[in-house]
Amino acid sequence: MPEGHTIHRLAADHNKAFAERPVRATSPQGKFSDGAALVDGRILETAEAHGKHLFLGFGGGDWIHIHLGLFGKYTLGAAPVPPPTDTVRLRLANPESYADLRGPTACALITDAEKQAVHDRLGPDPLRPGDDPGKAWQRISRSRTSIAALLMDQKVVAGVGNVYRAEVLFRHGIDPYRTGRDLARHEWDAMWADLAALMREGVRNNRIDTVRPEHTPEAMGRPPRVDDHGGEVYVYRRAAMACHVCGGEIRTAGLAARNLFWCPGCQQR
DNA sequence: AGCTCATGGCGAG
DNA sequence: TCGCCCTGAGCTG
Repeated sequence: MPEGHTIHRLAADHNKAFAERPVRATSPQGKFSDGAALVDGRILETAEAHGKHLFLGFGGGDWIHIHLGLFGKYTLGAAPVPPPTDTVRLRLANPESYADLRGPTACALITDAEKQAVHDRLGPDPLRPGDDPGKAWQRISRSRTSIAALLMDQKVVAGVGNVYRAEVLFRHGIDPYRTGRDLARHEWDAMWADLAALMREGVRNNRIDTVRPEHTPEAMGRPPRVDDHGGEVYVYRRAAMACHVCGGEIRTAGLAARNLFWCPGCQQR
């Protein structure tokens, strides 16, 4: 289940395992048979990520555009390739490695122009070197929408999902319901820098950890804990539990069809 | 076996 | 704002 760090990691893993060599492409599920046939046996030139979008480039203006959505999942492994199950939308394989894609929202063959259109409708990505936080600030600073909703809007910032949004707001002591126009430029710049650092670590470890060393259970003299999604976090999915920092109760509420989590004690207006 | 929920996003009203 | 698409895990019976 993917936020931007997952996709950047997948791009790096694809480059390592498949780039610059011919690759076999199939669609055991059958829903991408035509696309797979078009690239089967060709050289995968490069894999690239922007936000939660993955692009596999085969030259000649042919790209496979992949978006995992909420349920999409990749299984990467070393040969031998296991027998495919009937939900594998796309399987890439060479003599050493394989990659199985299941449940994506999008898996389609697109042109250079279509790829560019995707980039054009996405905001800057903290994981793309050179991307400009000022572009996001232009929208944020003019918006009456809550910063919690803005952070999830991929046209504003690309790659942030429900975990990073909750965690970065906590780490900066920002009430999720503050509007974009109520935010100060320095607050946004600090959040952007923090997102870049957190997400880079996410790419490295393939999981989301956001708890500062001084707030770990050991440092706080509390029993060790395990968060149920594979990383150590402050507020995400910790509704009604005690805040690691102030001990207050973590709250949750629906916001734009997603669950928002925050600590009212630590995140003041 | 069937329900609910999940780190997304789209299009119809 | 709602319904819908995609899959699988973790419950409940």
